[in-house]
Amino acid sequence: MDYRTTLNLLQTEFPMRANLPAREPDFVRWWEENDIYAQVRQARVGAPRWILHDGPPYANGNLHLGQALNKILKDIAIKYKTLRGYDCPYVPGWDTQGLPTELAVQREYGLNRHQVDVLTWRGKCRELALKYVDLQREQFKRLGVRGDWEHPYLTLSPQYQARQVEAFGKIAERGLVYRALRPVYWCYRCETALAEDEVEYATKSSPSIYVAFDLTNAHDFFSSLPAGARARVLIWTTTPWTIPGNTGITLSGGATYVLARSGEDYYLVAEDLLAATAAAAHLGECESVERKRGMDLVGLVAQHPLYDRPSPIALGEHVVLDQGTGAVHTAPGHGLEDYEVAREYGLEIISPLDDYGRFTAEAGSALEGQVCDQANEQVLELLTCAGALLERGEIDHEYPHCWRCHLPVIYRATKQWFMDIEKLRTPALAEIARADWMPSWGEARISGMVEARPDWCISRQRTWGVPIPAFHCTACEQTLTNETIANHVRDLILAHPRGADVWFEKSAEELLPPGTVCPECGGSSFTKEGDIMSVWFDSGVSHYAVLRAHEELGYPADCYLEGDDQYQCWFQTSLWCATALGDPAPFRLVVGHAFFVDETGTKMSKSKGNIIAPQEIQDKYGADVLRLWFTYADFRRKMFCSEAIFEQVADAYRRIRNTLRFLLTNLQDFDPATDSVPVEEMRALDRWALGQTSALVERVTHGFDDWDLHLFYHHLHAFCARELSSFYLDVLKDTLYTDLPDAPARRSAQTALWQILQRLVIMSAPVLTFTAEEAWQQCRRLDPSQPLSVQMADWPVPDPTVADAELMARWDRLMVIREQVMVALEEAKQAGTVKKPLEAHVTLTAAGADLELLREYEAELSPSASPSPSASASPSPGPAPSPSPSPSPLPELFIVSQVRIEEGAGELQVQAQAAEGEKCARCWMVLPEVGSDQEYPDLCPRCAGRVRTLVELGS
RNA sequence: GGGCCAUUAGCUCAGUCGGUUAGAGCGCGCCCCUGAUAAGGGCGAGGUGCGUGGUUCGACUCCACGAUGGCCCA
Repeated sequence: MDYRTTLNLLQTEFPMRANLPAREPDFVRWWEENDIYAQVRQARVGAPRWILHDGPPYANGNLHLGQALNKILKDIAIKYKTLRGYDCPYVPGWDTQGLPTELAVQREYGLNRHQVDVLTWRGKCRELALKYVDLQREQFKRLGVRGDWEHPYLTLSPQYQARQVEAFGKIAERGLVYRALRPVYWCYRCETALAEDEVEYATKSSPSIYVAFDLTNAHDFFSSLPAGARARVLIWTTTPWTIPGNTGITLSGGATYVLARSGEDYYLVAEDLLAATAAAAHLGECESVERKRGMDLVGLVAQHPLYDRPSPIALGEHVVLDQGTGAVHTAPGHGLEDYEVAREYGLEIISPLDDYGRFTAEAGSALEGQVCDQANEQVLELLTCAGALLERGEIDHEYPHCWRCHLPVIYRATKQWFMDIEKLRTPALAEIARADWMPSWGEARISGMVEARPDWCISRQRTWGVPIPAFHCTACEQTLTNETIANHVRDLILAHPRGADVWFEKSAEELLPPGTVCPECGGSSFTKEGDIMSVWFDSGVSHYAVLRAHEELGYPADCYLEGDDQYQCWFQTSLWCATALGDPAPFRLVVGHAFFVDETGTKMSKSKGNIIAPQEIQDKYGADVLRLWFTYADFRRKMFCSEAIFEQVADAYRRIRNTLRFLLTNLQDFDPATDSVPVEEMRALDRWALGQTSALVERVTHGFDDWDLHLFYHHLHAFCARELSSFYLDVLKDTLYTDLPDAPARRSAQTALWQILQRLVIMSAPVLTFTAEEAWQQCRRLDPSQPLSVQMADWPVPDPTVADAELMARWDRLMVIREQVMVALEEAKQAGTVKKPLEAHVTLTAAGADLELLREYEAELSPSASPSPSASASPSPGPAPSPSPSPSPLPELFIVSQVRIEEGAGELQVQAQAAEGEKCARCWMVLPEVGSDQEYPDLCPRCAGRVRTLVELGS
């Protein structure tokens, strides 16, 4: 007889093979059709809110891995908080304006912005940005990210732009923006100023030149200088083209300088650098004739070698004596430190370059029209003619490059708009101290940056962006901007279907409040400002344009979560804008995550060709595996990427999935409402399992609370592999398969399995968002009273009462004994005395506490030992069902056929040998009693009894 | 060059307050099972705790210097 039909071998619709790439889109659709975002919100009405404010990714191309990580971490946090009972509105956003879009329009549409009118250009930019918003929105949804995707915030929307202009007006009204001539990073190819965070450093080869400037009043400072002798100060620079902008020479006040004779001439250089300079500039034998400290040389004046103008000596903190001559060429229009020195010493600030980097007439007819850094040769020629060039070589050094076109940038003095950081620094630092930072060193990081940050250049010479709402009086050139003007422009933007386009459509008169006159000269004729705001200002006011503007959100946000490059960018710009508006910090907690590196530990970049697209992983393994990978490592440290790691994560996924599948399978004939067993009636084994689950809940909860997301993976996976698969579920198989369906032991086990399953599924939902939903829908078939989606469930709470500490401690020892039994079984297997553990007989020789523990456990009344209620309640008049002893608890625990306990002395001894008796055809245990039942001679008594009962029930 | 951070098994991580023989899962090797089966189980081998000094009765843990790597800045 085939006894398989008498076993509880169940099946589930939860497949072993996930086939995630193909099936995940069905869940995306299902969530959308059921508007799960809204339903989840509805389920949390009235609950405390937890708001994560989305830092807007730039809508420019397919999602890359970093953006996927960022959004998924946010999704995990939001889903976790929701399950914990918070109401978490999530409004995703996009950064849609600025140079990258303009460059993309140029590239993708083959358009040149100078060949079309500004409104056409802006229209193309809008079109392209919206295209990428749609693309990325679909990609985020595909990754399982939940949010209000139908109502995202876009920086190009009239509502956003209006709030941004309003914010600018408030900040201007508070006197915190100013317009000034200042050197800024300038990319003449992109024709725009660049912010500090828009330049990247790369190695560049530059000329290395030594130039002599004749001193005009050296005799007043150096008594040793013979009358009539020529004295010169020697400078070193790597940018010859900035020589035309030279208006001074800076020394270190504390350093010692020497006047050194070389042939007939005398050279002024730092004493410590004399030898190196003499060698580099071919001065030959040098003799130091007089020493002076830098601070005693103020008043000394040099003569510009190319122009008839002075170049006075100044002092600066930035002068260091590690290279060069100790005398620093100072071109205030071409360097920030030079600019600071110029302001202090009243040096002239000139910048003889136009927007395209070409020398203007101010640089002289020999250079006019030439592109600055391509004119180095001409400058060197001029210097040679003037007898001022002592040496020219080459040097490789780190030099700033444009983040967009990756070519070297220049410093150029232009009229720019700045936020006055100096006035905001102290309050900003106070806000940083008030906020929480994760990891905690983020606070020190951003504080250091904020302390050192110069005034923030917020203007850009472009058109795809929000205009700076300012006007210039045509009569007296006075610049006019204030809250009233900004609010008037704001209203016009809000009233226009394409928002800020109105600025470019209308004249200054139409844009200004009627009757505006110049407060300086009373004039009434104005031109409008031509600059737009930096994209960093766009996103920097998102808390004002979004958090404060959406009723369902609020200020400040509970959490900002971005890549740790944002300590320098969005975290800071958001803080500056808030502080400038007089607001507290827009965040209570700031979380920073690291970036990806390849298997060798070097960062991913397009140029290295080691980029992995999130779509690749999603299409090969599924979004859930991608999401699981993001919790595989600690996101606060660099995250390694390699095929081997993906395989490992995919393996881990399968283990978790199969564990869920086993639980679901063995619950198919379980109705939680009617079959559940109260905890106090459950078997110790099952209570132990629930105790372990409770500990897991506690660990995973702590992990999420402390942002140790990787602990989710490690704890969950270890629990599935160790506590469940290799022990609990394995031990349970005999009961689950061979007991009568509603035997108390089996129902006790199923009660535990049901509770474990639910807890695992809910705890997996933030990360394994698709798989948890799939499993949840299976759970709902067993218990239809459950919420529609796992996302509406409640996070489990640890329940230590299911298993007291004493029980757990006894089990700890039992597990150690079990390990010893396994070793003995392995040895017997190797020795050939036992083929497989289930056919073994184990003898334990124990003493003291162990003996007591084993006997106590052995004596525990196993519910299987008593006839099942249905069996005993069976009215069948025939022979009473024979008692069906379960395997006593110890064989069950060790998964062997027979166990004998003997009293001994000393350490526990374990022996394994082949069990005597025949193998039961149904439960596969080897027992001497097999054959004793006349009706079923190939079964053990307990199986015979069960089969008899089943036959009676079936008839 | 400066700031912040990291470094524990092939991989990813644990390790309380400084205290026995440094743990887990995966992977790997050998074996078992075929009633979780494109599954499941057992055993085993893997560590100079980045290096060098120092503090201490005692250091993976604290300190200093250095190496390597990451982010940011110059």
